[in-house]
Amino acid sequence: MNYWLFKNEHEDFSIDDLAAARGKKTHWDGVRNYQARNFMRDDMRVGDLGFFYHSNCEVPAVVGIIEIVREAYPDHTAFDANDPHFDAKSDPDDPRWFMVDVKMVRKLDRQIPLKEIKDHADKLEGFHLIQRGNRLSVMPVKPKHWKLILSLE
DNA sequence: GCCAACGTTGGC
DNA sequence: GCCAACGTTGGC
Repeated sequence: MNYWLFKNEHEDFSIDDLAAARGKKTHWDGVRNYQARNFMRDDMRVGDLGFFYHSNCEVPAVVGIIEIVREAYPDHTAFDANDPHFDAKSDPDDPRWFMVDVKMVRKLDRQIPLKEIKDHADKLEGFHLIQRGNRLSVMPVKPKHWKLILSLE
């Protein structure tokens, strides 16, 4: 089983929005970065777990745990000219962008701020989130890194 | 295929 | 709101 981290802007779709969603599920649409897409399309399996992370907000933090419940399928928002993530170059017959479905496992008892995670940088070598200039919105998390971060809860 | 210009991300 | 870092675009 693999572990992941999913970033989202708090204002756009927060952990509470997921908690309020029907079935506490959502499709993770709008990823328009090839590296992130490849992780979703090629490596995510049903049952994998992911951190839900709030970015670009007052306290960037890991706030919850989610589970992959459907493996990659075409991101239909790329075909919708009215969608902010519309991409004219994604052909429905040969889709460029993919998404997965995730469901809430649980909200963390306490959010784990990026700042605290960075305090353990010496034990988080290779963790994309704390690398300089990192902009990946979907990234893998090593099991030992997953464990360490959860131990901070 | 290079690379400057541009738009976006995201921490601070 | 600033700005460094990055990915993408497009002219050549």
